[in-house]
Amino acid sequence: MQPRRATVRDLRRRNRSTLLSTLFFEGPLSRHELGGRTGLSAATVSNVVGELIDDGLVIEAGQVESDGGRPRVLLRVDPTFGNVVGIDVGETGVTMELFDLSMTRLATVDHPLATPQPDVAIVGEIIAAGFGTLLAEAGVTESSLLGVGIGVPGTVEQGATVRVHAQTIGWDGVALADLVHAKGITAPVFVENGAKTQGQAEMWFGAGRGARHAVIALIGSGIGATVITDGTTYRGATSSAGEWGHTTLSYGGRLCRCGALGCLEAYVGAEGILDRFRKARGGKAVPRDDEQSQLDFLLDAVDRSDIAAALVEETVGYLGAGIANLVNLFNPERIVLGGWAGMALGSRLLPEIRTATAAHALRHAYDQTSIVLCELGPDAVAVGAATLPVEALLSLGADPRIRPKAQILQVSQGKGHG
Amino acid sequence: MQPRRATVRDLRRRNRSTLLSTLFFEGPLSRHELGGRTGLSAATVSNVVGELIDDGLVIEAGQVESDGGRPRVLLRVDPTFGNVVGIDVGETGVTMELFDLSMTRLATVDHPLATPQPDVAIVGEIIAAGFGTLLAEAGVTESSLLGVGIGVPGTVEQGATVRVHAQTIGWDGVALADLVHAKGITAPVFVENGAKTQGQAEMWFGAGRGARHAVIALIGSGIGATVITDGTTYRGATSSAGEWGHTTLSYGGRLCRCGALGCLEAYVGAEGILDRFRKARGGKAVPRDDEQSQLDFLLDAVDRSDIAAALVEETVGYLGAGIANLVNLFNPERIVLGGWAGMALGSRLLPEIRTATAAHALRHAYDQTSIVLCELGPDAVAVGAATLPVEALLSLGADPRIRPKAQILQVSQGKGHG
DNA sequence: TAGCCTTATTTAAAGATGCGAATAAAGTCT
DNA sequence: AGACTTTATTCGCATCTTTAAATAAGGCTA
Repeated sequence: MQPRRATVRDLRRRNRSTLLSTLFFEGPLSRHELGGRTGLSAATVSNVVGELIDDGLVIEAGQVESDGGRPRVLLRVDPTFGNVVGIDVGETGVTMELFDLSMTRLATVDHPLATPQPDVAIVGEIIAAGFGTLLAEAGVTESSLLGVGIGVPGTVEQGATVRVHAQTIGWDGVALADLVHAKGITAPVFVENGAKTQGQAEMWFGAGRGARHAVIALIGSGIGATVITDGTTYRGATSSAGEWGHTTLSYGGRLCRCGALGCLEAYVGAEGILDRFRKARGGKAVPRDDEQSQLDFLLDAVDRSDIAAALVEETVGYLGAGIANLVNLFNPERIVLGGWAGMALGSRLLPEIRTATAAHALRHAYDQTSIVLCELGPDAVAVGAATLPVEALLSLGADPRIRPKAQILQVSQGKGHG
Repeated sequence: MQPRRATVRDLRRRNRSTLLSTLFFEGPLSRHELGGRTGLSAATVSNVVGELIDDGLVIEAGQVESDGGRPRVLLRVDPTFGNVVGIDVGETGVTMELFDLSMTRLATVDHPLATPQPDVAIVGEIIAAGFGTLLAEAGVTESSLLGVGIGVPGTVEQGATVRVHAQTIGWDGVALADLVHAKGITAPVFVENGAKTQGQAEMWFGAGRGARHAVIALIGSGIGATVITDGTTYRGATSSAGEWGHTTLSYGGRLCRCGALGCLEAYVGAEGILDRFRKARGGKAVPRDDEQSQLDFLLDAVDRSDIAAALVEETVGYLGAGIANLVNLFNPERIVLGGWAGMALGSRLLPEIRTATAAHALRHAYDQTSIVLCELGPDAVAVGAATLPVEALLSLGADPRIRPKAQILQVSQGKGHG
């Protein structure tokens, strides 16, 4: 049980965090503007910012020309204060990216995976080797690393030791963070579900910006979702919340790969769509090699094939109902449609998807929700992962005395957090 | 945009709130124990408690015998500090209850509604008259009222003026709080969806106690749900979250009264169950007069009628899938089954419901969730409503300088809140 | 029953923090 | 150059929690 009391030090920590976060997301800003946005007095802003500058977190960044008064000095988070690494452990490969504190990408390493179910040890090796390449490529030292975030294709059990359960790649209870530490990486490691890191990327830098209540719906071969409540990722009791794909949409319907019947994923996941398309074609295989091209083929065929048109229409109906469920349950102000299949569907059929959603959602909630396309694409998993250590830094106000070891810390993105 | 800064005054307010809440939920406690539970130093506890006593919120309540030291003085919230009223505006009648600050019921007034769609003005009259009766019966003055909570059968739009949208009783955009104020009630009025107030009652005093992540599933003629995330009721962007009943469970299925097809409510709401039963009986009406007796008839008939048995089994299946959706999306630690129909089903079929849920939920999330029966019953709507002003009081630490006017304030029930 | 021991609570002093007012700084304008 | 304007910093103050020391209030022992 964490302490519920608050001391004067907590005050300062919180205000530090508020100022630093504001600068990070809305900077560069002058001290004056900072005061206006946060509600802090000029005196305190000056005082705290001075501390942040002394700690090397913030630097002055030019002036704004004045029209008859002392010019404002702009402040920004110092990008060179430290670096973060984001890792996307996917089903087909491992992508590692290194960013500075302004989230500018400094280096990238890509390592395809041969086997569909790679041994954990192998992934560990790949990651360890990747670090060397990344650091060399970017020309920075390991000691500059503020933290490492890893997105994995499965649920992450937060606890004393963080464990990964990822059916698709055959991991069950893997302590990935410990493994990485064992490879000699001393920076704090954060592990999180890939859909959630991608969702967070969309919230920080994409179509989710500014929303306090949102759902990022990710449709690829399978289906995932990130639920943002009050500015922070909702994780539930054991961080496996948001399993939208395995929500029953058609009771007693198609068999899903999770073993249940009638899951949304079985209808709207790319695999499910293509399987249904195949059946509709009388069992004839869909042209093209990979799922992505096959889905494009289907969508292109709508104009000339009744079968394709009917199938796509049906798919949009299912998707609309699935989205409507999110609207009814979460009452978000925004729904962001992402994932490669989601982008393919959404870029051509967004109006139809909206209509289908409206048909299944309660009027009041639907009217409050805007349904938009994502802005970042599937390779945002790594950026989103890199976001995790930054989030921890911001939420602690980068207190130099505290080394973030805990997995999950919360910082809300903008607008006052209780 | 609320301020994100914090001052020393906020500190005190928060610690006051922490101590008062702890005392409310876990009292009576000694100053010493309070220190232990909250993490506050003995000095601060003493100091703040002194203030609370001066303000009349807390009283000393006997001693605990010692075994060789100064005995501990027990402290508790003073039940006579003030009273709260909870009102259940239902489809069939208005129930009003008056409680003291220890939530002991002091008086009750019941007023059945003749018309199914009562005019707002009439309900206003009923409520105004009820206040008089309530106060007289309990022998307290109006000035002792700390606040009034009202649970209504519809969604509540929180905003500058709070508006009620309740299809079932034909209300659209009713400013109920203003109406009550116009009747001369000066105490703060809180309006909230009845399912949410009932859920809150269950969290404070029933089967939800101690859970930080829970869903209270309410099955009556229709279906509602209260979602508790991190100790507080989840409301979403415009407080219409938790519309579980109108979640699509069987795509393209039965027509629901909301106009959509295949809603959970159309299958598992009592009306839906009985309608399906009627159809299964070849259109023959179900014996008994009211829904409640008819549902009992159905459940009793399971042993002797294959039709009834099949129908109930099917219903349990649908319900399980519906609950599984909650498990997958919210990953709660507990699901509380309530509502009169939910109690009827749950008290006889809980194991079957659990099995059906397991068949549709992801293993990991299901294993973390316990599914239990509610403890309070449908008449908890009024208690839950009365809980709203108390919640506001606790969350503000009952700062004597602040009169709670705002509708919604948050206090988490136990265990440290961020 | 007086004195000692133990535990609970209160008091005193110290260290932190944010705020408002006053002051300094850095320009523009005339 | 001097007046004026806007931004940033400094200073004294009120508030707050904490630690340490003092006090209160019993039981226990001889």
